[in-house]
Amino acid sequence: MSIKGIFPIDKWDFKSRSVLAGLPDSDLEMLMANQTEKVYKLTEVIFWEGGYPSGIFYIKEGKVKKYKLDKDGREHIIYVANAGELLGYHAILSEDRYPDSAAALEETRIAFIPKEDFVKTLQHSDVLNGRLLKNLSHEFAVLANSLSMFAKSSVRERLALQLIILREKYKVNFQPGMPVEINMGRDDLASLVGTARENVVRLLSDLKEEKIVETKGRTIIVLDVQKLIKIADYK
Amino acid sequence: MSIKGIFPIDKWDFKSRSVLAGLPDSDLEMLMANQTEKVYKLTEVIFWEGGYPSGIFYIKEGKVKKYKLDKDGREHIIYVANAGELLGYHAILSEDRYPDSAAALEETRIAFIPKEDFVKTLQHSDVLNGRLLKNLSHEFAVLANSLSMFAKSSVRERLALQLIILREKYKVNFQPGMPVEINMGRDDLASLVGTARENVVRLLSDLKEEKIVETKGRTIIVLDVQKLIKIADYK
DNA sequence: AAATAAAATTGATAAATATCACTTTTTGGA
DNA sequence: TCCAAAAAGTGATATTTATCAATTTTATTT
Repeated sequence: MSIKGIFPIDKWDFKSRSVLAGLPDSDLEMLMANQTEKVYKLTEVIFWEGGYPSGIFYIKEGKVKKYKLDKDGREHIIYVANAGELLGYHAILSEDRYPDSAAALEETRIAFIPKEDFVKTLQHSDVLNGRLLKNLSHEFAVLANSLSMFAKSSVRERLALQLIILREKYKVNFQPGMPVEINMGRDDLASLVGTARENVVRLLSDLKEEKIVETKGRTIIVLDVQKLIKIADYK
Repeated sequence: MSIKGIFPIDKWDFKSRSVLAGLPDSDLEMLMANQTEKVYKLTEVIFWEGGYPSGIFYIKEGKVKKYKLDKDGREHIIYVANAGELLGYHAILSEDRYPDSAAALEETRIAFIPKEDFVKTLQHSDVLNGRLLKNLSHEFAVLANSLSMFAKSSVRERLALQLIILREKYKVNFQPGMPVEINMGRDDLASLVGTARENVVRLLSDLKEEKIVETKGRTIIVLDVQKLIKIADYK
């Protein structure tokens, strides 16, 4: 099975991932009528697990981590969302509370859209309905991949996969030719991979010796994606 | 955090989980117009990961495992679907191939609904749209729970959680007062928990000593759900 | 630019889980 | 009902991962 089987990066590229891209102007106007914008600082929380949703969030610029806290208060990052993505709509659709928390991974500009406007637009727009169905199914498939990765793969394999994915996500900030700098703290990376910081650090230093990655302070630069793909893919 | 936080069993009971329950008759008629029924034998495959979807499947009776195969050909069970649930629609919504395989866990009666009828009904029915959005969001939340369970919990904790969930799923077959028999092979249970058969067997025999479960041949009977909840919930 | 705090890194060790080799029990046909 | 064949169970051991206790490096503030 190729990496494309494990994570269908090619099927749904990061720019077109926006649920809102290509939505008719009239729908967008209805949706965005009462949006308010806010800039979240690094680590600032956007919403809390268990809270009642009062609207949805559209990331205009920046990155957001979605995470859950375990009983010891340690966080597990489920997903890193990029600019263009919509947050917090699951809870409204499932008529439930937020299943996870969200916090800014860097300075992030976000539009808040009141629940009423979202629901109204949803009732009005077949296109938005279709987009959400497609997006949700895709998100589900990605999550299912993560799950079987957790069930079947070693920490090294999971780290390799996350580095591939993060590299794609951090790419958008940089010029072609420039190396992609993954600017993420070791704690967050460990939480994403599902292990302790010390293990991530050790495995990263292995990858450094193998000339697969390079670190500059806290940023990580991937030198050889192909080798990462091999690590993530094969035993 | 209570078990309700970990797995919102109470919010969406197993009978009402059907996407189709309460759908207007006209929608149901359109959807079911060309259904064909088939009985799948134990272990018989319903669809394969990577295949192109030609329709969706409605479980009338029985149970189905959804799983992925790893590179060594070992399967990892992602989800156990019960009677009343709809299968294989993610792939149609995301306009992609099946992200996982499905096979019968017991003798299972399933209605096949051609893709065209599903798509047509979807375009026609706001109710079905809403149901699918709600169901997908809910499935997503459940999967996210599994994911953080994998990331943060021990095999014993995961086993306890799966036994709680399986007990609910196998309940529907039995009369009140009768003990719920979880009739599942150790290999499948191990695959669901994300470990090897030997480990599940060992942990089950621990649970037997603790008088929390009882086994009769291959079936497992839960004697003390409260203790399972404690195990799944706290470190 | 020095001082301080925070984050990253390393090493040693403990704990959990996986794997292998094997025995016993269960199950489903002859 | 007996007889394979399959599944379940057990024990010993290897491997992986987590945890603890430090030190070093990087980032931030004055």
